[in-house]
Amino acid sequence: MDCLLELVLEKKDTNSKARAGYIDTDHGRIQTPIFMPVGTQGTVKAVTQKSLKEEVEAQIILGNTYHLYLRPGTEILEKAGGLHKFMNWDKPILTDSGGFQVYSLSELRKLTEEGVKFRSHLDGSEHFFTPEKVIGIERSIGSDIMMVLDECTPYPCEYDYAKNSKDMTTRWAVRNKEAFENSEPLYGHKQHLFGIVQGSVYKDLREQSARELVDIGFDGYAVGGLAVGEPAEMMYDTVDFTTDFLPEDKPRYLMGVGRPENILENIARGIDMFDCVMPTRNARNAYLFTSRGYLAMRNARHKEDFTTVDPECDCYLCKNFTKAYLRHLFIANEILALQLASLHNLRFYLNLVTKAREHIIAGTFTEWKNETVKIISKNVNSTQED
RNA sequence: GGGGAGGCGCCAAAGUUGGAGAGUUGGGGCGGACUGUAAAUCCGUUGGCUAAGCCUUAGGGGGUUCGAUUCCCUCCCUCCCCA
Repeated sequence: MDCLLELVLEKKDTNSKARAGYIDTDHGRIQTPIFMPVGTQGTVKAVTQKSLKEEVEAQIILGNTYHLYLRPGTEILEKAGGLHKFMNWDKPILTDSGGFQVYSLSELRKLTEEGVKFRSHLDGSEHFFTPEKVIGIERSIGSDIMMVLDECTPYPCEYDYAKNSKDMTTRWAVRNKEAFENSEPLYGHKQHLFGIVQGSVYKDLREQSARELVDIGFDGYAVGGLAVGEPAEMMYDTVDFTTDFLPEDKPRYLMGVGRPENILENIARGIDMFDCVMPTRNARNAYLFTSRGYLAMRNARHKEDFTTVDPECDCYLCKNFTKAYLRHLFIANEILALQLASLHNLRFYLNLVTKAREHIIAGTFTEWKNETVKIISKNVNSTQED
């Protein structure tokens, strides 16, 4: 089995657990820590592939097994030659398994030991997902990094439920791994498989889960089931605790996180990879992240503000347009607003992790992180009033 | 010039056989939320005040009535048809 993926460590921070490194895939190198834009349905909403590559400088993006299976379906994906060719994206792709939909579509699914039965949110039709079936779909998609099928538990989550769920996720992980080893990539490039640590906010369950998954052996390890409503400190504690049980030479991926400050805090706790819908979804809802804090672009106070959104940002929006213009586009419900804002937020996230990486390598990470978190987590206006 | 229809909140409409009205629906405005995307979505708010209450308010003015947004008179305005 020639599928092992390694995280090559370049530098470890001395004051924190932050790491800088890289991961090589057949579609190119990923420098870590990294943020991965979410492209659920084979598109990062409102951003072209050209822009993702040349302006955001995304190194890897996400796709979603559940959504791509429903539409366009594996037959089309296979005829297209896989998702890379279908969407004309030649850099790495990671696919989530549908485990998040177990959480987010909880009213439309039924869980059993064998798998999860979904009623399609599109047409109500029934579909049964098992670890084996999900691996098959991810082969059809051709993602560079495939995620195992897991159960993302909600918060709060009773201990007994969390334990049973974690145990099932571990049993599913075994089946995922077997299905992975018993199948082959379809398009000539290597595919890798990540396990997902569960256990809600219970440390003993997180430890068990991590140890069990490491025993099974994966190309990388994700921390799942967080950022589902628990306090940020609880998320940080859980991550901090969990990463101690994960191998140093494998990538660590915190699923679904998060706000810019969440990302920096979790880099400090030993995470290498992040994804989140927040930069794109919030962009479409007129909420912009900047190096000085966040901005609600629909607010009337920007009506006559002819300054740039973020003077420290090098994106197309910030180099060419004013807050007043962007606000006008949002108020007028113009599509360009969504495009410019999405581009900006993604560029901000990529710039943020790039800076984090530079500071880790320079040995100045912790100080920079602490200062940056204070600034970027505030509303820009209240920052100015300070 | 003649005939007809109609004017309610910031806007556009609904409704009211005379009694629930600061009150319906949509839009707009203002504010908030969003974390492995059922999301260009969702939520709150949107007359005033000395604020568990009170006041003002249905084109303007007047009248009938215990009671009028509703009925009558008059003036103003908008739209449609005819000349």
